[in-house]
Amino acid sequence: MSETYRLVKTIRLAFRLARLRRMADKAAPDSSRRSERSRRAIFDAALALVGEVGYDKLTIEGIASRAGVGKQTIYRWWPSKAAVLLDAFTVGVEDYSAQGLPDTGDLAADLKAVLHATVDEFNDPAFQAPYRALAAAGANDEELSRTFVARLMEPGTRVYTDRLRAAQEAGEIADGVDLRIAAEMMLSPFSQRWLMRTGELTYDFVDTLVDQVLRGLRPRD
Amino acid sequence: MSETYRLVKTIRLAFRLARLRRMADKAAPDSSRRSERSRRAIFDAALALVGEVGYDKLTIEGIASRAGVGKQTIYRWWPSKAAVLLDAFTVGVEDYSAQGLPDTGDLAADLKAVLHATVDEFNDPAFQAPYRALAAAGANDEELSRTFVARLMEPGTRVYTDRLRAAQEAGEIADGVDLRIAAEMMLSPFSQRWLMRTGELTYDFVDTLVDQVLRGLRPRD
DNA sequence: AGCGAAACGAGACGAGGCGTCTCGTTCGGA
DNA sequence: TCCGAACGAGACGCCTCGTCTCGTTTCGCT
Repeated sequence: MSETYRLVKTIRLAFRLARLRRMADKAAPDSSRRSERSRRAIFDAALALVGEVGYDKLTIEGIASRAGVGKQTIYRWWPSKAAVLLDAFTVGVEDYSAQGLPDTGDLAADLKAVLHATVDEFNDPAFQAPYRALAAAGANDEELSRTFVARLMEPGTRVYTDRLRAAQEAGEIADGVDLRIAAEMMLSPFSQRWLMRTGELTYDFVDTLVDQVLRGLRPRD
Repeated sequence: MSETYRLVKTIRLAFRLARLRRMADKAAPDSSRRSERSRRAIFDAALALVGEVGYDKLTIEGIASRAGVGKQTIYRWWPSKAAVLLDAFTVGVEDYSAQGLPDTGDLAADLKAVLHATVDEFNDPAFQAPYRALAAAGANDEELSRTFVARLMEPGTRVYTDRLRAAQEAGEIADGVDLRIAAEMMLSPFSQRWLMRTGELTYDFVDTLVDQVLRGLRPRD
């Protein structure tokens, strides 16, 4: 019995060492040989499943089997289900922030127009499940949240600060206003309401919000 | 074999029915016989463990063993680890929102004073882990988030709207301003920065935020 | 004070997902 | 053309889940 125990212990140790060695090698699979077909199938499966069963019951096994893919293919390329979902979601959104906000010269109207579209987007069930899941996972996982913010939220905020800067240069916004904070005054109440369900996301809400924020930004005469 | 299978199936069915019946009965354990000692031990264990291992690795088994309590005692009274944590956390915070915001007549100073204290609180590691965990769990669990918001966030927001209303009645804030949205303009950028780690929580930040929000609320001459 | 029922601590149990490890098979780059 | 790496499939041991079953303790009622 003691003999067996020692053997088991030795084997375990060997495994642990092998694992450390592998982490040092950093695996490094050859991405030029990667199957694009599997990659897409995994994204589709992940997005579909998170909508159907929710994030907590989303499993790597489930994604693999739905995608018709071996589990190892997922483990080879992603460290966690959150990472899979982040990539899957990013693919579907990546071209979004390319063009920036419209600039018709009417700041309030431009902001309202874009935020109306965003209201619709955030009220779309297909969009909600993965985005909520990622935001939640990010709250507990600092590493993930850094990527999440850098890849999805930061670009979104930037188009607003850019538009506000244009308005400031046109004299519609007072000098000395902190544009980053101004953007947060508009966007954070929006995200907060949605994420924590503290209120409805309606056109009326964003209209009042935009007006009330801009009221404080205009130059005093 | 077919015989055995049928037997197993019958047993399973019986279990399922029993479960449904129990759910219909809604369990309804007798709360007058509940052990206060176990309840406190579970709260202490849950808060300690979530700080040590994080929410994802927090397990009911872990809480039970740390608290010196049977697993069933937890499952009897709470539906999930999130619910345990919510109760545990609420006990530690419940007297907080009783007294309302100070009213020295200087609105900006009052708001900054309270928000400085809140900055310190949200930068405290002992506070972070359970609060983050609950916010994240709430994002995916609508039922939980309703309780979370009603029990912790809504009372917190209300003290701000109350103080703003007093200021409005004193003529420091223009009529027609939506005070709920005004409060969100101050609080949401704060929570958002903290939860999603989109920025630092500093005294400077909240000072600028308060000034920039109040700037828009004052009556026009 | 004594009884009975219900909650309790402890832990066994089957289910199912984890992450790792084979297998052959397929497919892309030299 | 051929070598090797990535692939689909799935077996494996491990772990935690939520339920169920023991005796034991504790509380409310009589």
